[in-house]
Amino acid sequence: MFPDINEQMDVIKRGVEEIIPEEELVQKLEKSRKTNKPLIIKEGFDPTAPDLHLGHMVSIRKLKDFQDLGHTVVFVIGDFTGLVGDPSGKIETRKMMTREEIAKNAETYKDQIFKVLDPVKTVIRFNSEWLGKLTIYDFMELASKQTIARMLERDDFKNRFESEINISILEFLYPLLQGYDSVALKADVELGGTDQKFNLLMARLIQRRYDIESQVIVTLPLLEGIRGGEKMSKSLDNYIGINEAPSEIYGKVMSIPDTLIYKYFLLCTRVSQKELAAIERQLAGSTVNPRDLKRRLAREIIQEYYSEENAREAEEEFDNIFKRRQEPADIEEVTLHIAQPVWIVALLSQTGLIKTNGEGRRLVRQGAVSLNGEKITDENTEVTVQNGAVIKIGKRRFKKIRLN
RNA sequence: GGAGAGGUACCCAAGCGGCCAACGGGAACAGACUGUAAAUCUGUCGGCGAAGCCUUCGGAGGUUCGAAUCCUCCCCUCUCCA
Repeated sequence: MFPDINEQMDVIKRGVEEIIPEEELVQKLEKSRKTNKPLIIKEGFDPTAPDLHLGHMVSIRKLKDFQDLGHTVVFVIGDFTGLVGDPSGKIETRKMMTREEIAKNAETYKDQIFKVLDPVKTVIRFNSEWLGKLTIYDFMELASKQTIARMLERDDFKNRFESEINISILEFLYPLLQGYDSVALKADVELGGTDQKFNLLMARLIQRRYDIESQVIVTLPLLEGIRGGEKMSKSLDNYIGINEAPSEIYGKVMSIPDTLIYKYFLLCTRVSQKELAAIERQLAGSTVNPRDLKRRLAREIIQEYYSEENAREAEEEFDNIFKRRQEPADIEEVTLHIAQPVWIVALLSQTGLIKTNGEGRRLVRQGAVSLNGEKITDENTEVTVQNGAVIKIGKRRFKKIRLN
């Protein structure tokens, strides 16, 4: 029923950071194979960020690996924590979410994760199911299972403590609650980013305190955002959302620094180990133009969430705009009613391409603006536009003007 | 409750009476170049049809010809003590 252990381990280990402890995972796999019972693979998500990006998908794709091996994937939506509201923001306390909001976010989650996971086989659970039932007494019992000293071992608590950023009591309790999720589900394996390592280990410990077989921790590398450096996140606006248009994904992938090419192949695509090795060689030996590897990377990633055809189209559009410097196929139109001739900066402002006139003047001065392919460099230019005129800022911001 | 250190633009961070629309770095945007929205270099980076003027340095008052800078009160964060 289940594949051979070594075979399973090969699949599982691809692209993971750590497996703690590895022998225990092997034992669990052996037991599962012998008894023909799937392992319970858990990962939890906050219901607060409904737009998933490639960074989230790294672990979701790993869940898929487990699923394909025949194990049971349990996707936990942390609606309980969402109801309470996470106070980790410095000044603004994140507002509490209503049940409706959470339910809505949960739906959008499903749409997105099912682009990767099998909707029939995936179990979705909300942690309010069990956390909501805990009494104060239960909760105190849970709290008694861990010490403050132990909590302060956690790196980011320690760092925040040292760099004088406050930590709320609630945040301290989070790992316990998360740990309780694993107790409730009797999870065999929990996945998460390396930043979750502490929480995952805490859960392992708490299971033991509740006399439940402890889970194995599988951590996955954090994916850097498209500028490199920091991890991909919505707040840094360096992410590639999986619901974004293929052409958008293509462009963003093409913009990642060369140094991230391998990592993106490893964590965001299905290319085989053999191919990965080849890619690594090519990058090291500079036998191949990194651009071409990125082109392939972009296509591979789009194929994960769309189709091969979409990938081809996106590539073509990209080539049109950047290699041949042509206009994209679909330019957003704006309908204006303006008195002609019109001051160029006012025109830009009308199209919504700029926020302030100062910005417009600057762009014109810098030679970034063109109307129907004709560059305008004098910020005081008055222009006459005809219906269907195309105004362009920089290389990639276009608007088509409809007069009325 | 007491004692200290802080709160500056999207983020980090200088400035501590006029030369401050505020050094520097990051991000962003643009230009050049190219191999792409990579890398590198250059420029811009509060608002105003641009002349000068207007609004900014946690909040509210005050001192002064003049305040991000000095004083008072308040709010918030951090550290140590009780």
